[in-house]
Amino acid sequence: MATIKEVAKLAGVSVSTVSIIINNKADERKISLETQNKVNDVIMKLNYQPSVAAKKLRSNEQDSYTVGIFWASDFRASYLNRIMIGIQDGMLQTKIPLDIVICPYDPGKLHLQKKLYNRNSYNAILIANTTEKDNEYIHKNVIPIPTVLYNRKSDIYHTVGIDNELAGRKAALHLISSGAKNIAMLCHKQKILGMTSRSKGFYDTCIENRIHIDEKNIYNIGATIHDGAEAAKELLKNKNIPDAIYCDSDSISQGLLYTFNRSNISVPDDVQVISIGMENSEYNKFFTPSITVVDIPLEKLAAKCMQVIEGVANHKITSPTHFEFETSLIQRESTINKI
Amino acid sequence: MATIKEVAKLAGVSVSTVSIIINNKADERKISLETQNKVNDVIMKLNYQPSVAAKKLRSNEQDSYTVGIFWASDFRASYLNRIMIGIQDGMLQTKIPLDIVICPYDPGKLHLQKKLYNRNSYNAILIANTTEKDNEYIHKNVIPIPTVLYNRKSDIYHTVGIDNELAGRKAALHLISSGAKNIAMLCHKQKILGMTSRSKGFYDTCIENRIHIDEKNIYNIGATIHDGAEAAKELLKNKNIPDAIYCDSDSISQGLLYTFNRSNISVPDDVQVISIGMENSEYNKFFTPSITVVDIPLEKLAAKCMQVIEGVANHKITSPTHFEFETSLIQRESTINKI
DNA sequence: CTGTTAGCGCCTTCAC
DNA sequence: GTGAAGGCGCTAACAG
Repeated sequence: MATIKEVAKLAGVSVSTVSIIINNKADERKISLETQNKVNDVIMKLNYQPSVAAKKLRSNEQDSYTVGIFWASDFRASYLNRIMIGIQDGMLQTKIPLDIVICPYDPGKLHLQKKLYNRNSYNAILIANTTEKDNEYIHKNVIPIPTVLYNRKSDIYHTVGIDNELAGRKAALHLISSGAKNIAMLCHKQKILGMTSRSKGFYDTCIENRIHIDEKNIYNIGATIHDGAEAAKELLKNKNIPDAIYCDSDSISQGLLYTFNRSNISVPDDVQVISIGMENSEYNKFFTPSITVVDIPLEKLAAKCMQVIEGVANHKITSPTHFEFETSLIQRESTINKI
Repeated sequence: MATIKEVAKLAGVSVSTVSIIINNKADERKISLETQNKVNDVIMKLNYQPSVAAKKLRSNEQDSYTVGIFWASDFRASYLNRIMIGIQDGMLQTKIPLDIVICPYDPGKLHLQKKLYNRNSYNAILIANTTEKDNEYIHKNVIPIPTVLYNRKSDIYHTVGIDNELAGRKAALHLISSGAKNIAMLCHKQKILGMTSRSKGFYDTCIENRIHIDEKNIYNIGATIHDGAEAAKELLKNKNIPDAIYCDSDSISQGLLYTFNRSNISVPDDVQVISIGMENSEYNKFFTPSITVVDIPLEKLAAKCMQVIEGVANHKITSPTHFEFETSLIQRESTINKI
């Protein structure tokens, strides 16, 4: 990237003249039009961009605390609202001025993000939605900047999350108490850490309660609404309608209902549906029928992440801290309350 | 904010010693434990934070182009996914390394964002979802950094948007062609520029086609699902069920359907429902019934914004440019196709 | 009208 | 083991 010096040299003027022109003070400082044009031409030619870093340094403005948010750029993007809302809440409670830099990354390819390892870019880092592979990588190659992991376990980084396995358990217990015997699971085919723990919790709880889940009743599918709708068609085609279905994420359950609603399958009378609630719970509440979920308080998690980051900034938090939030079962129309 | 110099002074050592310790090279450089502790104590006490700007400047790493995204932090947060997805697409096509800094602001209070006017923070700015007041402000007080407005009109800034009035017109024409005579409008009570243009387009088109919309059939409400559901209750209570309803945003229509579904009002047989589609269109598609929308291609808009910003960065775009995308009517179950 | 210079905070090299 | 000095890109004060 060209610097102001190079521009000055090529234009045959001094750096200060260039600086004046760049900052629209040419008229004020009565720089001749000729000089202005000359300089502007060189700026174009060299594709000069002022360095924000240098400007910041030069200005005496308080340096803000810069937080990089590494967020997996696949389907889970739809959770970004809830996360951002939480981050914002967290920010408001913070006295330090924060710059939030969004860094999308391909799931499974976190290792390509070099800025995690160079100390020049961020004061602190928040990483969301790592895959197993990503998680392994950052534990082998330790990030030298204070880092908070979102809904993951770690010995070396701060973490903020929920008890994923327990969330799965809660879903299972609800279905079992409402009389389900023949249960299917719609899980995500990608190995996302939180999700596999939840499925495990669900599965184990069923087994413990002598509800057998046949392997052919465990579907590994994508996580969009569309995938959910297609999965339902598959179920219908196989004439294999269980009496209850667990969905690893709410988009799946929403798609499921779409297909069921149009195939005269009645929920919850023919099939009960329960889901993990990641989306804004409003959607699940206003669906027809409304969907029973184990709700994950994403906003609270995100807000807590920001608080942890603030604690780190203040040097109030030094060694890795771990917060776990409670999930809550919200019973709605898609399951039967037998109690 | 304390600097490395102050730390050094208070600890009674030189700046380089402090620098070494900060960067975890104390062992390598054999700094005595005593000195380390002394320095670390001072760091704690002063709450020292290294300046990212200074680090960036010192490192020879390429300075990235910093874009500030000013995004209104109210309900429209839920569009952030779609926008971010578009931004990401736009970024991928860009060769310049981009830092995307998220700057939430309170709608109507854009003037509090001082960083818009200090040239030290961003190379370019994207502003989304201004209110009328915000828009006035930034046109009276011109931002001295290349700025793109999202879905707004301007003579002095770049803009990327849709023809909002035409979008409203399209919705009206569809309802009229499907035989609607008695139409209600559910509009947003806040004066959001894009929304009022759309409502105007809708209203004018109805009038032109001799469909009178009574004032009492125009509801100004909030824009959440919940607000939509409540509005529907209001309609029912007033025994004033029109034969078609226009919703200014899709959350409203989703809430509407929730209430109708539970009150034995059949859509589209009793009432047709059409909406402007801002949310991920998946939701509208998978609702019961699925919702007819005039779809706004948010992702495309956002991607184009990033392209404009790139053009500005390259000096390929100099004077204000304006892009307008087409909206498209997507007919679904909530309206009747009479053609 | 334009050029010279000092210094923002930090890190690296070199010297002691 | 530690300190002094230079320079990253930029702007403002001052000098001509």
